[in-house]
Amino acid sequence: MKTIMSSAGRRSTILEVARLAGASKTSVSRYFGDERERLSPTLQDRIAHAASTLDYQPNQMARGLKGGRSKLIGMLVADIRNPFSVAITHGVEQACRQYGYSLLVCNTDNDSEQERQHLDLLGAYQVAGLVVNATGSPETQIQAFIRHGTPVVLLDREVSNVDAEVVGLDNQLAIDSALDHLSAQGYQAVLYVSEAPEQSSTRQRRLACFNQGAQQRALSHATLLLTGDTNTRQALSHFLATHPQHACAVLCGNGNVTLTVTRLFQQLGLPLGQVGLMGIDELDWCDLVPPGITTLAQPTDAIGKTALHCLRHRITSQTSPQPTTLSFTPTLIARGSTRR
Amino acid sequence: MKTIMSSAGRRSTILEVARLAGASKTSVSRYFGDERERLSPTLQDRIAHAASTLDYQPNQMARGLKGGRSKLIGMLVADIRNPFSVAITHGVEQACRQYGYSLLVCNTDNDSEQERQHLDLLGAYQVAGLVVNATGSPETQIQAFIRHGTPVVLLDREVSNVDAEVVGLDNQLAIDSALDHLSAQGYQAVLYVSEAPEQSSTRQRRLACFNQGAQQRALSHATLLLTGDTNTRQALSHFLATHPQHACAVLCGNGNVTLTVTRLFQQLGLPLGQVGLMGIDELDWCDLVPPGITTLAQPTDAIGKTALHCLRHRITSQTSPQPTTLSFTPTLIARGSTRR
DNA sequence: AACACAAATGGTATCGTTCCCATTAACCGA
DNA sequence: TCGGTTAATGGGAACGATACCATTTGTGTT
Repeated sequence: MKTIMSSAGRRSTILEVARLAGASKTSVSRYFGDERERLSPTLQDRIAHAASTLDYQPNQMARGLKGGRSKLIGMLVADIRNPFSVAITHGVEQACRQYGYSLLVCNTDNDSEQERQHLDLLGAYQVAGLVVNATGSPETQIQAFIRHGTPVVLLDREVSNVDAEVVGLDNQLAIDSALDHLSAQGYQAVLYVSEAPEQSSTRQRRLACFNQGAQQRALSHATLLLTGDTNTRQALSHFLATHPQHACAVLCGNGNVTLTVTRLFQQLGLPLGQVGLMGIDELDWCDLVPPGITTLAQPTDAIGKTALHCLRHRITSQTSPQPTTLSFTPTLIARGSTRR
Repeated sequence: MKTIMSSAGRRSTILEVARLAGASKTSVSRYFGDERERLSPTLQDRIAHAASTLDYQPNQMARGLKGGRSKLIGMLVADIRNPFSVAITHGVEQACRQYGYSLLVCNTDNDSEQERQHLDLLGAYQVAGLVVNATGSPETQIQAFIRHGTPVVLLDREVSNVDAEVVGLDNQLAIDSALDHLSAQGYQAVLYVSEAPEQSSTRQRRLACFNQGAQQRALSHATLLLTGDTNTRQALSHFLATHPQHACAVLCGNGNVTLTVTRLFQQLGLPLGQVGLMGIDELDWCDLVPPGITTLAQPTDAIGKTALHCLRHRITSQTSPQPTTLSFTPTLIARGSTRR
């Protein structure tokens, strides 16, 4: 039996295909690269046939090594368990497949040390591009990528001193819409609840916009940071107690906050609607908690896809970033929690 | 024409480090491989110093090419937007980092064609191992991996004719616990709602166990498949109508189903608890919908980590799979939705 | 003193591609 | 008829690392 028992399982190489097709490696390489048209129809057929009998597939490692770039896109996610991040990741992933890239997903769990390590690794894999939802301020590492010619796109959060597009929500608009909605519904005192803003430019921005916007609208307002040790429940009660004459509402800075605050409302027995509740980020269950929680939905899929299209454009055109901010418009989903 | 800014970022190579350290590539390679102890302390220092000044990091592509295996783990996920999958992915990812692997996440969106494509690609990346939460029955492709010597672990769903460990919930136990709980709470008629079982061994198993278990316990029972076209609402009403003399409950086969059914309960104005509701998979919001939805929580993190430990063991020890099924025990979280 | 053997280090082929540079054949206008 | 171009193909040197097989030096044994 002279047959090359491939059952033992080495993957077949370009050379084997070439031999079987009676062609040279170069031609086979051309066939699988994007230069098929340079080959005569006859040769194309022979190669196609040989490749399929051998079940050949180009070795991406070799390609990556030779070309200096892989067909991998690295993605850094601050918190993969956040439904918002997941939705975006889904968009990015879809777009990747469309372009023939694969996604190396790195979750940092909001830990800058993990972020550092992951960035190192991504470098070692010669990723073609990087989508970063930053946790800390990995400035220098990201700059290294850019210097190295690897395009970077920032997701949701910007990183200081990094020259890259930022794709995300229009935070100013979001906060404005929220406040407009709340005051239109007759709420006069608003508490903004956010997670720790140090790590995230978006959180800072929203906080700032809130303070400014609330003031402009002459709303009584305050902010509350969700940290481990503060007694959040007490802080919430206190806010409500100190604004007895007003209709009060709570605005949540993201989905996690909405979850926490909703729990708090239930613990305190606060009647949703009478005390207003509104959140940024739409969640599966917002229509399930009676009378429904009003949210501002982000177009997550669009954000993810745009991030990748943007990256892809930079990869192919080799242009340097127009340090633009691509801002998306949130959609107001009004429900009972802001109906008095 | 300007000279190319050499600072504009070529990554430094092992050779450059070797030169700077006054050593040979081999020694540097040893240093970064796992043979540091074979080098004299002096040399180690010189290399460490040179490497850090040059900001050197071994090129994973080259490593992968030379060694025939990368430090990548491929993960196939049927539905990345399912919180259950995300939780497991998180576990897998953590374990990966612990072992120095990176995770190539491929979402198939429950589409076998995408699954096929992704598997092809993963092969091309010479992944060191594969974690598969299958969508269809990619038997042949997975067998190819195994033949190539790439260890595979199946997550949650088994694939026929594939010789690999299956890590997931003990479905028999889960269904039994659920039924025990429901009957202990006094429900006498149970409707089991599931998504289409064709694609998923788990769904089939749970369905079968349900039918058997309900019969053993002498419960009135029926099953309902969630497909696009059936009128689910009507089917649910019908079940309730045909069991007027009994206390009825609905058991949901997974998190998605729980979401759908909960919506249905609200649309129909069914009082949770009076009509029982229980779901497999714990979700963020189950305690938020009053009076709380009873669930069976899966130990997602443990499942993910175990899957990877298992894989890792197979990678390092080169042993063939003990076709075991590693089954985890669900935790009952009793809430108001099963209290009459 | 001679030899064996281990420890420390280096040289070089190799992994599977791509890409630059031949080479050949066919064709075309003057 | 002949340079000159173009189309179709092939040969071989990289890419950056690893691993086998030297080579050198130091140490212990007889």
